[in-house]
Amino acid sequence: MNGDGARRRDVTVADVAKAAQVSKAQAARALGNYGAVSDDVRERVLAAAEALSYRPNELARSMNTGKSHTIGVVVGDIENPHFGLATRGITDTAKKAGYNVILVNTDEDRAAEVDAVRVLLDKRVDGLIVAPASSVDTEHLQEVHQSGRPLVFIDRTAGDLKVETMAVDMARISREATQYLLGAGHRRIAFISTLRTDAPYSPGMTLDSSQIADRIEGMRQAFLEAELPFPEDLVRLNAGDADSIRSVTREVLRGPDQATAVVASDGLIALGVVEAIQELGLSIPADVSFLMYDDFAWTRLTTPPLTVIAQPVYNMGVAAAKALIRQMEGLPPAAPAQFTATLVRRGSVGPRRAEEDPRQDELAATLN
Amino acid sequence: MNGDGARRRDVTVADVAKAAQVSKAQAARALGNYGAVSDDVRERVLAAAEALSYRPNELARSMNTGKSHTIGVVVGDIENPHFGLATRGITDTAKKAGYNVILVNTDEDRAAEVDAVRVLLDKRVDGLIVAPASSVDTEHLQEVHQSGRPLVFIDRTAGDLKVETMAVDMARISREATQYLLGAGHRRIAFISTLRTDAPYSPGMTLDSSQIADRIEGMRQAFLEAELPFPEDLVRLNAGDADSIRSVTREVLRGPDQATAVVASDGLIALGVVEAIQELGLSIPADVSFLMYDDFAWTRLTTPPLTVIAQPVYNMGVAAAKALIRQMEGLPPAAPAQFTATLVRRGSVGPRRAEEDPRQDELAATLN
DNA sequence: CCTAGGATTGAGACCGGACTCACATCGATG
DNA sequence: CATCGATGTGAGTCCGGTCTCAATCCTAGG
Repeated sequence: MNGDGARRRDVTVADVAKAAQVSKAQAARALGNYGAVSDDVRERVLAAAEALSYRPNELARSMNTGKSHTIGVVVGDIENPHFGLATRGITDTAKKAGYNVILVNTDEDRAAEVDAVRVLLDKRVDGLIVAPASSVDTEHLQEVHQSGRPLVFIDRTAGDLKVETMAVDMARISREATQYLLGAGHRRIAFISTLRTDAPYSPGMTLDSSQIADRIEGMRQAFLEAELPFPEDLVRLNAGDADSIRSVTREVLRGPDQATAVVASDGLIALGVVEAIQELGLSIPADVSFLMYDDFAWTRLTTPPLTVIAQPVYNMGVAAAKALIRQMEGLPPAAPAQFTATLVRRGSVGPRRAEEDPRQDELAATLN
Repeated sequence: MNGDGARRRDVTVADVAKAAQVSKAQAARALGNYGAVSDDVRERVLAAAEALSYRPNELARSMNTGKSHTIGVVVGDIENPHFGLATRGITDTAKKAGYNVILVNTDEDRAAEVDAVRVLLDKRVDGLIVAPASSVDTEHLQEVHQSGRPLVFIDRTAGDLKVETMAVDMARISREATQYLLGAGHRRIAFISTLRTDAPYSPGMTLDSSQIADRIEGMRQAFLEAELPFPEDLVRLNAGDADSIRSVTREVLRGPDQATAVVASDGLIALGVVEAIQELGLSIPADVSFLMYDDFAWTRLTTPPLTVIAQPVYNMGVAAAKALIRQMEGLPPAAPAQFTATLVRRGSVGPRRAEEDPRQDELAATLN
């Protein structure tokens, strides 16, 4: 009706009040649905609001209620379907409860994360869900706590902060997966990750990421329990871009003591690794066995379909949002949820390469 | 330093002013970096702010500047890597320019979209980027315009609104892809989409999505130019979940007049279609040719690698954000960008099935 | 008919900054 | 030494709501 494009100023309660011939306070009450308002006044006010197409200014409202009904989400990279799914779980749950989500990407960069948290706090979000880039440097996360706003971690833990965390027991599933590979006869198992570190991997080093640390620890445990030496030289970090993934893959698959199985730490790595394997003319699982984290739909389409570690990412997102909302509304925390990853055995893990295993040699001979 | 967890009230300029022994106005000037402030005062104020660990309340700031430095993004589903990438382009660009992003998912539901836009407007975002779920019902988008806030469309157009739009020329690329398939001898080409409609596809019907409408139009054009009949019966919409994708795929690939090539409208559809094809015991491209929209990395890993239509999604996100920021800052619009999708020929499109093409029969005979 | 107590109502403070305006201050100019 | 423009500075208003508080209205009980 009144689409006068020129005027920029919004319609306010005062305008509505004037139009309805009542005081600002009464109009506010009728619109905000609080306090005592007579039917007559309510009707007049609502009619006026309708006529003027009044819309409340949530900013102003937030200012004196102290609640913005907004939650901040800080993740490494939404482009990664892993986070895409988690974010979806969060936004779905938040929306249902009447909250909005401000999303910030950090590219796994700590400085960006610090900045993101600060900005979100300044915007007065009611709470934060963070996938901490580092489990070591956490002062900025303590700030959140000090600001009195609730915080929940997703996907990873961080330091010694007492914060509800929605994550998978990585050590457990990594141990299970490694046992599976060991059971298939593999002894030289490579682990490739994007995690950025200052130096190449060495046994005692402190890793920034609790996730990766746990995965490596799980592998070590499995080897230990099997009384086999853990091939530390095959743990490869810093595989950031396509090129380095490719060259790392080549390295571990070459030479006399090459890996016979490769574990890819995430979907992105997986793409590079599989491509590199194909380029080397090797086939999965005959020449090299392959296993990756995250059960993306496309892993069923490759030949062979890929064996993966499935994580309940969407549910973790839902749980994170629920836990946060619970905290924001002052409710007691629910029983800590336990998320279990599962090993989905498809076709990319096979017995160790024939030429290195006498029994396999016999088998191969029989088949020929 | 002063981590007194109990007190909830934030530190304000007034507090800083008192601590620095200056007036509120001076403190505000020093902190906000505007107006004239003596060095002495500035130092005292900044020191006090530091000591009290003062943080500005962006909500309050937004209230009287009228700018929230926040942009709203409304997409169908971030879980879909297509939007994941676009969103990444938007957030990257927004962050660089000092803007934050509030993200809302609509699940391609119009009601949800209407609601999302309203909420975002109420939160006083400075501008909106929307991937409109419907190109027909657009009153809520006109509201945006009336509210005086800039709006940019991404991925799709909507109605007759004069809004900058960052999208690919779908009709063109669809025509090109269809010509490619026709050139390979295919005449029965199926097109499968998730688009929800009230009735099955029929030639003259109005489609809610400009994108799908354009794709079908492109196919029709290609057939027309080749003077061949466009197989309208093979245009299948409403393939929402995994089951319906599977059954639709079976339908079009069965019977005497079955399709010899299938075009999947997005990555999700593609997954279901390829699986269904594999289940039917057919092979790509020998029995059925396959082509899909969106060039996801995994399409290179399947056997054969898939022929796809690549869209510059990330760049569209970047451009949308740039255009919006330009508008928000009152700059004149840049030259309208043109985004071109490209047909990436990999291995999933082959000549029409032998038993239906005499020439292919000969060829097959020769090879055997 | 009078009055206590609940329902209504309006004035105005307040949230936390930004910004206007009137009033100093001060070195430099004439 | 008076004058002028350029800072510096503090009081107070405003943004658009929420909310307190005192005043006014009404109606039922005495």
